[in-house]
Amino acid sequence: MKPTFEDIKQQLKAKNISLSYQRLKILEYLIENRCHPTVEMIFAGLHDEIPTLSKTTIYNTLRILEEAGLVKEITTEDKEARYDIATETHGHFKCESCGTIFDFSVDIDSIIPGDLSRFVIKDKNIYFKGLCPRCL
Amino acid sequence: MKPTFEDIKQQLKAKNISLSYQRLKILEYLIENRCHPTVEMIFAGLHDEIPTLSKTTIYNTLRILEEAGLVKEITTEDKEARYDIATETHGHFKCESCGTIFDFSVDIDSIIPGDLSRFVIKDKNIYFKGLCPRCL
DNA sequence: GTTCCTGCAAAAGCTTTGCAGAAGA
DNA sequence: TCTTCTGCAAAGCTTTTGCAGGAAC
Repeated sequence: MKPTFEDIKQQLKAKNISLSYQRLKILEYLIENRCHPTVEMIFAGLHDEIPTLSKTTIYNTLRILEEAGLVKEITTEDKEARYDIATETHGHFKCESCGTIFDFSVDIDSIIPGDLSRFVIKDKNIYFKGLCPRCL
Repeated sequence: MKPTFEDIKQQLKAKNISLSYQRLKILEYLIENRCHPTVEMIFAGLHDEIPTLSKTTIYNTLRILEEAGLVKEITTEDKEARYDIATETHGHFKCESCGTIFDFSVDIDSIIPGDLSRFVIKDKNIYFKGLCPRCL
């Protein structure tokens, strides 16, 4: 159920977020590069096509998209933020050797927290670490 | 099954990590303040007792303790690292309103990743966000 | 005496902010 | 015209590194 570019444009319009050239390109990059890119990667990846694009705009855009619920920041122990197009909740696995982040499916409802009955849960993150098959 | 100060001293000796005054105080702070403190909080908390303590030493000590497996860095979307005495795996819940991080128990083995059969999993993190009872 | 530890200062790296100019409605 | 968006430059924060002095064995 991966969202298409058109799906997302519709959602942005519905939320009254203007669809500037830069924003659309950043979204396009996120859709085509499902490797949980950093700001730096987005910047480098779009630099040939939009030489004037600034990191400030990338930060601004990612913040807006995150507030709109279209993009999610991945939580790892890295200090550099990584972003994901928001889809169904899935787990992330980071290989300690090569650094690649893999997605894995997980039945989120099978996780039964012991004592959060009086809490309102808005977001669930599953993050595993270890070694990937290639590095083994 | 919370480790005591003595437990940890034994483990450090076993791993040939020297028990300097600063390191022991940092450990003591972590044991007595199970609020997942930041480096800043440790620094402020120990400053009265050890006015000369530097953040460099705190960073060094936390790195050594983490490598020894005695301390774990919590993964949140914050850019500031938070630390925990390593115990059994448990989940962390951050309240979006007051910022407090709560522990919750979770049966880690009930989480069945879909397609990681060829991966070696070394560490599992569960991180929820939402609102705590007090802020509701 | 040799090794390891501490801590000041500086550097590095990611992110945010201020602001002026450009683009869009 | 008025609002919003972009992007350069500077600032802000956390973390790391270099290095000299000190402690421990």
